Parts: sequence; structure tokens; C-alpha cells
Amino acid sequence: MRPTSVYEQIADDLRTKIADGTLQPGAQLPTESELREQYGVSSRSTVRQGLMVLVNEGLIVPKRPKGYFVRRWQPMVYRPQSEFGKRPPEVDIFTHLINSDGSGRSAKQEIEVAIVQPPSAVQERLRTDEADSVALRRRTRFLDDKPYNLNDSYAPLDLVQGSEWMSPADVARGTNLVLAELGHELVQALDEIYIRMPRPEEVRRLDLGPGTPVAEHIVTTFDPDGTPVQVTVNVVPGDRHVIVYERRKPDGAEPQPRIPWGAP
Amino acid sequence: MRPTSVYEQIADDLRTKIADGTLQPGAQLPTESELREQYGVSSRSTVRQGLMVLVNEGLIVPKRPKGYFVRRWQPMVYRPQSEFGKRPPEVDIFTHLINSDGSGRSAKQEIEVAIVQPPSAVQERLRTDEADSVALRRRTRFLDDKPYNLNDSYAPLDLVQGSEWMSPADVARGTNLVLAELGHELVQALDEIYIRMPRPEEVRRLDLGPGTPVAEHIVTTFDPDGTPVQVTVNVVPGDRHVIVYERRKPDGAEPQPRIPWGAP
DNA sequence: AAGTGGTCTAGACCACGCA
DNA sequence: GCGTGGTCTAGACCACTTA
Repeated sequence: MRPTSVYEQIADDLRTKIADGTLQPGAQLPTESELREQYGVSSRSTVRQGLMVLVNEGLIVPKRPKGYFVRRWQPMVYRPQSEFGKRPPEVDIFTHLINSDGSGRSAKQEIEVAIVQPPSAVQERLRTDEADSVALRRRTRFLDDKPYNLNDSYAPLDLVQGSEWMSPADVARGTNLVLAELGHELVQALDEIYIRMPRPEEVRRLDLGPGTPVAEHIVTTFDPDGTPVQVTVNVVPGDRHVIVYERRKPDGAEPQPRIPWGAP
Repeated sequence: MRPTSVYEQIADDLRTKIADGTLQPGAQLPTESELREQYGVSSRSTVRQGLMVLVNEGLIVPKRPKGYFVRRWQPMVYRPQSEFGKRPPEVDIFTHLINSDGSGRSAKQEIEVAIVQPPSAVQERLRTDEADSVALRRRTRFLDDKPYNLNDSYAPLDLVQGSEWMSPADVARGTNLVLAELGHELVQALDEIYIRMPRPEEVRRLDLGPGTPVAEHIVTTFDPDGTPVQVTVNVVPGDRHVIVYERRKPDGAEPQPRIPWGAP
């Protein structure tokens, strides 16, 4: 018998109801006043404290002035490997990936290009000097006009300057092909995935709800010489993505499965 | 000039100091009373509300009765691909991976074995019937006696019953090899990575601090016939892991890079 | 206009862990 | 014991959105 606090009780009860389906995604929770009565709590703060637990777990979201609602969760597939896959060269890779899944969704991206001092994480991976500026191609991707992910690519300035890589417009055949034409085919990649809570700027740019963690997916790509050519930092919201990889044993069969199931 | 609330100001100021290094990892923050004075706030709750923002972002952690401290973050490399890599058959794969990195850390795991009704996510991936029970091999992995990750493997009951797969002890040559000996070599895998906040049970089992998101890494492995043989659900805390994949273009060179850098 | 949640006040008592 | 944060009370006024 360990006496757990009142606000934890409230949080636990509601969490259970969400987990077992008593409260379905999209359903409205009792209001703060109703919960105060139900649990015989005399102060609003205590009830609020319980609700905040669930808000920070990403399970519910307050919609003023209606009340609290169970959050919906609809992750889309995010495939780092598609970069190296076969694709028609006519369209941008992001647009292609979306349009080819038959869902009829609208995909677009905002592109900015700049010359910047890279963050130290990028500088280390690109193996540039501390003082060196690098080229930045920053993309914010939208699906049905909702932000989908952030995609910042960095490349050595002398390598891409003047090329189409630095054009602030969709590059139909893909920027990787541009790099190949410049003599640096991308043949190898190292993916790192960090799991963390978003920074305020990411919350703003991605319009993230509270309690939504993100994956920071850093791709370092190499040319045949083993020289890092490009570092891409992707920020992908947890509530809208499943990251998917297919693997096979060396000399194994071709991969075949598409994902025929939903979220866990 | 948009007037932002007081608690947000407090959170923003402290967050900035953490980001720019004014407050280093491990450093102590001002106490609630001190912050109340600094910001001319007359109520404790307001200060606490600001601090809670950072707690839920995983940036700080309260240590009663000392105060709040900036959190440390030391992710270790987590490599899903090592499963298919070469390794000496004498030791368990987890132990091997740890011991082979020259860090001299202690690795151990607690193993439980059971026969259970699988969660629906597992049932769908294993393509078993709703009524079917399956075998569960549940491992909790520790590094230097601190929980590292959770690893629940499921397999069809008729396939593994009576085999070493269901032994609640380390299997030196690896359970994948056991499955191969049973006629189901694992040659192909599908990795799915979901990013979310942990469930209370995971917080308990992994001893997670507040504001620590997790990755749920689900591996479905297939035999040469394309039959799913095993589904493994890994829960890996974001504050202790970087997930790493190496990729190369089909017919490209062998991967070579080890990670020579720290977290972003 | 009404009702919701968002912010803040001004206290109270308690639990914990260190000195 | 002392100071820290953890919990809870009993209010107040405000901001927002929809009916």
C-alpha cells in the first residue's frame, strides 16, 4: 500500500482509459471542473497537474475552450534507404516518394539556401576546418500543407558553389545526382538517429504538439574515395513518422516486404 | 513585442544558458527561492511552472534536497545491423558487442521466458492467429548495472518449443543461430522505429528520468521463404542511445567508417 | 455571453536526504 | 535539524473560441 498522490491517480486512471480504448483517439476528456468533482479534489491545480502529466506524455491535448482531447497518432513511413533506391529521374525525390504511394496527397517543400558557419556536429562529420563556411540547403517539407519534417543539407562550399545544388528551387533530378555530376557520386552513407525532445524552434517550424519527441536523423554521405561530401540533418516528429529500414544477410535474397500493418 | 508569460521567460532564459554552455551539464541551477527573487515573482508555483518546462524537455532534473541540475547526456552506439554481422560464436551477441568495444564495461542481462498472448502489433507481424499463444523471450539489458534497453523477442510456439530459444539463460552462440539450426535461418529483416514518450512500466524498468523519450525498435526477421520467424521489440531510451546504420549503394564499396565524434 | 483552459497569487504541510 | 523540492488549497483575473 503505497499512497500515491492524487494527481498521479488522476493521470493513471485516465491513462488506463486511453490505453484500453475506453477513451478513443479524438474523444473528449472530462473538463477540469468535472474531474475536480469526480476525484473530490478541492483545488483546480491538483487536477491540472494530473492532466499535465498526460499532456507531457503526448497522450492528450488541450483545445481551448472546448476541453482536453485524446490525441490521434498517424505515423507515415519514412525511409532513409530510398535515397539509394531506384527512382525515375524526372521528379524530386520527396515529391516522387509521396506521389508514388497512391495516396493522392499534396507534397511541397520550402527551400532556402545560404552560406553559413556549420554547427560543430556538422563540421566534425564534414571534416571541414573550424573557420570554414559551408553551403546550406534548408528544406521544410509539407504534406497536405502540414509540416512533415526538416531537412538541412550541408556541403563544402568549394564543391557546390555555383551549381544547381545551391538553387533555391526543386531540383528535379535530385541534388544527389548534381553532386555526382560534380564528380562526387554518393556511394556510402552513415545514418545516426538521436531521440530527444524538440527545441523551441523545431516546435515552431514543425508545429509540434506538447509531449512530441523527435528523431534527429543525421546522414553523412561519402564518395567512392571515402570523403564526406554531404551531411544532412533531418528532424522528424515522432507523431508523424515511422522510420523503416530493410536489411538482408549478405548474399541473401532481395528484400520484398511492404508494410502491411499499422502502428503498435 | 508580444508579452510572453513569466514562467516562459524563466524557462527560455535557463534554456538559453544551458544551450550556450553558461550552465554546463551537471551544473546546479538556482533554487526555486533564488529564481523567485531574480524574476521578482511572488509565488513559488510560477517559478516551478517554468522549471517543469525544462524538466519535461529532459534538460534538467531535480535532486531533492539539493536542487535542480543540468542533465548529462551520453548516448552509446546501438547498431541494429550487427545482428547480421560477423561475430565470434562463443559469446552472446550483446555481451560480445560490449566487450569488443574496449571500454571495459560490464554487460549483463536478465532473461525471462514465457508463453503469452502476443500484443496485436506482434501478432500482425508474426502472422499468427488471434487465439494463438507465442513464445516470449524477454531480456532486460544492463551496462555497468544500469538498465540499458528492453528486448522482447516473440516466436511461434511450435517453432521454438523445447529448444534452447526458450532457455532462460544466455545462449552463447546466439538465439538466431538456434533458429537457423531449427531450419529457419534469418536472412532478411524489417526494422521499424517509432519515437514516443515511454509508458509508466518502461519508465520503471529502464529507470528513465522525466522528459526522456524512447525509440521502439521493432525487428521482424524472415527466413529464406519469406516467412516471419521472429519479432523483436526493443525499447531504447533516447538519453542513452544513438541508433546507427551504415548503408552503401548497391555494388558500392564496403562500409568502413566507425563513428569518430560525439552527440550533436 | 458563456465556459473553457492559461496564468498567477499566497499561503500550507509534508518528504526526503544530507550534515 | 535544515533546506530542498513535492503536493495541495482557495482563490483571482485573463484569453480564447464558439454558440
